[in-house]
Amino acid sequence: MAKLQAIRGMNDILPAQTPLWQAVEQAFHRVVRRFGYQEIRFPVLEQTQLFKRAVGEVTDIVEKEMYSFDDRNGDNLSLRPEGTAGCVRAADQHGLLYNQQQRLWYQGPMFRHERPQKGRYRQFQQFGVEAFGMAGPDIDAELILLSADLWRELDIASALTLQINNIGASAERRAYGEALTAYLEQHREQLDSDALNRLYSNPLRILDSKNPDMQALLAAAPRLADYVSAESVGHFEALQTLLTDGGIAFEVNPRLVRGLDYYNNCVFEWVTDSLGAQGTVCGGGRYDGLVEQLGGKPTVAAGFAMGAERLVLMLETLGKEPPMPKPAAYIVVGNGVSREAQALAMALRAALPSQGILCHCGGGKPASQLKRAFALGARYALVLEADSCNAGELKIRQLDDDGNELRVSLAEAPARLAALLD
RNA sequence: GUGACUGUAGCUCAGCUGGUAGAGCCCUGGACUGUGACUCCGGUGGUCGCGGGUUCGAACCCCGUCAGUCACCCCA
Repeated sequence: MAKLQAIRGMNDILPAQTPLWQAVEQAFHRVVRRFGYQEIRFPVLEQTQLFKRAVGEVTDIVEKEMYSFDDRNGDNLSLRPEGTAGCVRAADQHGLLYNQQQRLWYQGPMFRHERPQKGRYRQFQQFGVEAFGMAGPDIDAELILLSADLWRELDIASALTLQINNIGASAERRAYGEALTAYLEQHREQLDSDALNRLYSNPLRILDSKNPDMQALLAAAPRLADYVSAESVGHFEALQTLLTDGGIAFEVNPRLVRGLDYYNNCVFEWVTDSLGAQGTVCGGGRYDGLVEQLGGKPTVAAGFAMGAERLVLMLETLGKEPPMPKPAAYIVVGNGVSREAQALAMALRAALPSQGILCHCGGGKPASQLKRAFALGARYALVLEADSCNAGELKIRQLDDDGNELRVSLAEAPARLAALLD
């Protein structure tokens, strides 16, 4: 029988890596707490219709990347490909949105059936932040400042740059899309196959093509900025002022078009060149029409999501991994004293509840147990052997090259170890 | 979905134009020792991703398939 293995693009995170993941998660938790955001949790599985309506019927995500299936009732369900849709559905369903302001965050796995590559996986972890009921540019700025705060916490701020763009209201974008289509139709023979595919369905996405020929063609194309309303421009300019006041460097990238349909007005991405082809670590923007589009009362909103794998990769390539946690003590258990050893371990854990206390289980001579204690990086070995145990004593050995050790009574071992660990 | 490269012990890799596999690390037994690490001696561990084909003979050549990596596409 063939060996069982993980689904393609779905990765196991092994003990050697979990401390790094925990560091990223904890940093994120500190930052959202600092900004007063509340956690929301919602299912990984939703009606397929939710994502179709939120993300957009003609986006790559719903056209070819969703894990969809019929359940036993015949309902078509999908694993969530992103978080915003589910967040909006949950918040609206429970009445959190109407005439209210909400600052929410979430984290969890998302699923997209794409070909895996560096920084892109079929199951991936996202941190997301969504803010509802705030129309002004100050909430947009707050979201960006929040993300910048996380880069500071992770010490990766210097490796990231902020790009922003104003993509206007949806009506404006539609008008611009028609103008762009009209322009490109005149140069139809020069379009590559991707551009042809999107010419009518989603012409804006041709803008961020990596094909130099397309970019050359687009140089003379109509510009989105010319189709955006004065109100939208004013919002965008106010945001730039707020960012400058907040000490956030940014560049306006007129080709920045997000892949999900629900965005409008200002959008942003944090990008890096230290991750290969997957340069976007965090992306978001306003989505003022989405709540209504999903059946709620009109509610303005903005948010962003970031890819945890990409943050972890960045920390690795930039050498920012946290040190592996080390146990405080390893109890070396001599022959015939395993009951006493377990009792000692319990006493130590009660006295030092925040320390890691390992007790050797199973056979093995003391020498190889000590070897294991060193290998785990324990600070002290507590050696409990039959003869000393009968005398009510054990040895505490410091696990460094000096190898200092002292004999202490079983009763006072917790206090002595506590003093040593100070 | 497309392309390129890769797939030999738990890990990192050798294996010359095809003659049925090796090293280091890890693990483990012993010697030495400050009950670990260092040094020395020994040991466990592989139907060479899988399935076909060519051949007297395939880890090596051919086809297929699966998986990995990177890139395109797209996105976090």
